[in-house]
Amino acid sequence: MTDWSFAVPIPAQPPRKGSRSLDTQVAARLLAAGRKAFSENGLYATRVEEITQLAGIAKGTFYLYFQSKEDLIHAIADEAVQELGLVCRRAAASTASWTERLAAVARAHLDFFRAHPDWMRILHQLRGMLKFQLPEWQALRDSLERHVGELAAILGAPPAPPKLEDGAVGLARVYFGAISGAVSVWVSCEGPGGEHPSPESLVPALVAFATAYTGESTRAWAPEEG
Amino acid sequence: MTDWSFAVPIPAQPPRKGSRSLDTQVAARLLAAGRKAFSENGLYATRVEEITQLAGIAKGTFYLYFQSKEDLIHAIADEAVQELGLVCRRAAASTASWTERLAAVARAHLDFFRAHPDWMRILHQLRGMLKFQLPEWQALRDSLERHVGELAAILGAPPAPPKLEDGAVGLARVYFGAISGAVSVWVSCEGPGGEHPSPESLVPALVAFATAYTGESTRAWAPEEG
Amino acid sequence: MTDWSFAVPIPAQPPRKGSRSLDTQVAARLLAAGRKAFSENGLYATRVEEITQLAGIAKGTFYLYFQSKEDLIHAIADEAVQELGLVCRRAAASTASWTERLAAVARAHLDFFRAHPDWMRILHQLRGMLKFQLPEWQALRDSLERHVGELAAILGAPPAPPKLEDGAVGLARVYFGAISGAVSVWVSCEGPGGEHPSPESLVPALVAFATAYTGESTRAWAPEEG
Amino acid sequence: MTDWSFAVPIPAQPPRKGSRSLDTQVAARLLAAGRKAFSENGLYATRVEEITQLAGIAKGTFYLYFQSKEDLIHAIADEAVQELGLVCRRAAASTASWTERLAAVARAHLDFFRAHPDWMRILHQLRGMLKFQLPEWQALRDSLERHVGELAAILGAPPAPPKLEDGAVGLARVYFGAISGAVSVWVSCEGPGGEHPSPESLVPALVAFATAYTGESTRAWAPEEG
DNA sequence: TATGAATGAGTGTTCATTCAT
DNA sequence: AATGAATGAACACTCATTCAT
Repeated sequence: MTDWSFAVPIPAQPPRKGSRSLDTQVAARLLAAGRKAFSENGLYATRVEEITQLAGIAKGTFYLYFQSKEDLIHAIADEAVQELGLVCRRAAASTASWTERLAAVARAHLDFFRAHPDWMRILHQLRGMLKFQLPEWQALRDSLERHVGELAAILGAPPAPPKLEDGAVGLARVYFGAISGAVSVWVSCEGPGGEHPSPESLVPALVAFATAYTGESTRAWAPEEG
Repeated sequence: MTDWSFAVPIPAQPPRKGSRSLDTQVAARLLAAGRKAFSENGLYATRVEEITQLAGIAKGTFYLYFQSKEDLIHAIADEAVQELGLVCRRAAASTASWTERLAAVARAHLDFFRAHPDWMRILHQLRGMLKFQLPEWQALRDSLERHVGELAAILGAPPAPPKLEDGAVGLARVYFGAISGAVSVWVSCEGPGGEHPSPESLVPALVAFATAYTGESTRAWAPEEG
Repeated sequence: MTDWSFAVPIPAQPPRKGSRSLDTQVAARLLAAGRKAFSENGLYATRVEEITQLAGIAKGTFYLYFQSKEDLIHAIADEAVQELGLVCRRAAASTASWTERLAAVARAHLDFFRAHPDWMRILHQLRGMLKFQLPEWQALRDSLERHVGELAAILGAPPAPPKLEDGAVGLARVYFGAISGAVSVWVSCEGPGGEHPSPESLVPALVAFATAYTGESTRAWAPEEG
Repeated sequence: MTDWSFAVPIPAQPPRKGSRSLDTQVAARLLAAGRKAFSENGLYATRVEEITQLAGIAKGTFYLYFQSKEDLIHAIADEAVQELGLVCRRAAASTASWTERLAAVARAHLDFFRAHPDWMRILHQLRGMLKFQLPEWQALRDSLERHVGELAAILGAPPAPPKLEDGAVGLARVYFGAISGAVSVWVSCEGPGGEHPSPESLVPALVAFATAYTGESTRAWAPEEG
């Protein structure tokens, strides 16, 4: 039983400029309302006023807690990534072998996305937009990068295969991408002809992906499964 | 050599209202300009006028060829998906085994994304936005669905493993998602610590993913590779 | 030594509604902060919160002492005009001839503006805005009018030239305008090609202006015309 | 009869960015509407929409002709200053002596302000705001400076008194300030007790001011002092 | 009295789309 | 068909003022 928490110190978020320790309740309501609105209508289509109405506060109050609409998006993404990192670390902590850990991480993601479809939708959207060098999105990119960093720390820690070496970040990126991508069908392709894939079938497949990617023969994992 | 085209009849695109079969050259220029602009600045940040300027035509002319900005996005996505389907069918046509075909499809995607980073960026963005039930995006969802349908036809055709049965669509979705996701790091995570993953390492990993997902032991594929 | 104070009874300011004779210290701090902020950033660009921060009090407290931002502006202008009237009366008191008095008044203005550039900037701004019939500025207009009234009393008192008669107010207006205008270059036209004009050169010129305006020694100029 | 026009080449105004030679009529309507609105309600209190309504066009059209509200203010000020410079040069052209020229310039200003009270009000307001270093007003400062430069060229040209030398700019500033200031009572101090001062009385006074300021005939005043 | 969180009307500007020419 | 000027709805954000504590 390993404790990974030391490995990935939760970065002390610099306190959001706008929020000088105002009513935490209101900030939370705003965060929740933003989650709901952004995940339902998209980042762009959601209006600040919708959010404040959902939160039951006045429009101007919004700016007491967040510097801008984008700042709220950032905060929500941070929150999501923070929580996602937490469950990953927790899940990874109780694993004995590397493949077990790969599986734990994949399952943690799957469970997280299933439990928090709103966060998932927001994260997905963000991933789609991050490809643009628009400077205003840099902070968002950082959030996602931080998560990949956490993943790399988890996956690269012993007993990781020696050949992984410092390719851990590369693996983390590809793994996170594949998990997110595979899961994205849960939401974007509703409709007949395809039920949501179960974690039970997805986890082994993702583990197979990761082991194959790192060059570890899949046999290293398959036997343990049996 | 198998011809898959029958399997996925390219649906006769309902003639775009705006385009009364005008000068094809102009439409093509618009499509190209849109690809460039959308992929560089994002779907939302790109203004219709940027596109028309890039295309060297007047702003108003745009609406002679496309009903709306969204319509152009749709057309570009269609074009991309059409082309992507084509290369997949071609690649799959010359394969003998199923795993070979899985590899061919994965490689076709990878090559396509590498050759057309602009289309890739646009498709990624779309995937991120499709999760919203906003009715105006339904048409876009359809484009992507069509591609998944093609993939399902390709992957489900003999000699697919019998257990695949009509799970082909589910596999196609997850496979397409994983490929797209794994590849997304090419663009969103620039910087040190992770070079672009090579198709050489990604293709086997993706094949491993798909075989594991369908329950086929990866051994079924690994030996053939040797 | 003449006492002009009787001529211009300092009108008992109608007690500011907001100020229920609260802590005088706070009111003074607010007045000082307003002077500083308004003169540095302009009447419009200055925010109430800047002022309260400068004054070291809470935003809401402001409204315990002043009815509105405009009310503070009014109070500051009153203060300035009051003080300006005082120095003018003092300076004029010790003059023997009318031209001496003209000079004394001009010099008093010049000294005042030099000593209190913040008040000068505020007064200048106000003069620029008073030309609009917006009713909310009426009170401000009154402040300036009061000053002109004082000036008229000073300049019209013996030994003023007989021909001045009740044209004193007209002269006061024009004189005050010319002084203010001539002095305005001290602030608005920084830069090479013109150092600040010295009171030594300005005072005689202003006296010449006033005497010529009242018809005194217009001959000094008229002959040259011929 | 001297032609000053060569001395102050009208600076080719860099074409306003927003206006790519669009309908001149509309631009003129906007300029006129802005003049009216700004001069009636003040620069700040006037809303863009008021202006477009006055001009009879849609709000968005405004931005086809001007980059911003501030840009329109700038354009109006430029226009005014341009015209003011023109009348000054014309008036000065037909003068034989220096004092005659001083008188001509003063009278030109007075006539101009009387004929164009709207421009005057706007210019006055601007002068009141120029004292702030807010960078967004720099361009406005330049307009006014340009006018002072013209004035300096006119007043400094022969037969200016030799002692004037390069103090022409200093004189121009103070003279312009005094003229503007003296005239400002026309508008800010409406009401009983003071009719508008006539140019007939103001012009000689201003000339006396200028000659005294430059040291010419200060004797005319000094003796009286004794 | 003092506080500072809450309010919400108000505004400059953008931009997809239309339409007269 | 092509143009590009005109349109106006939409929206993020500000800030003077209020009010519960």
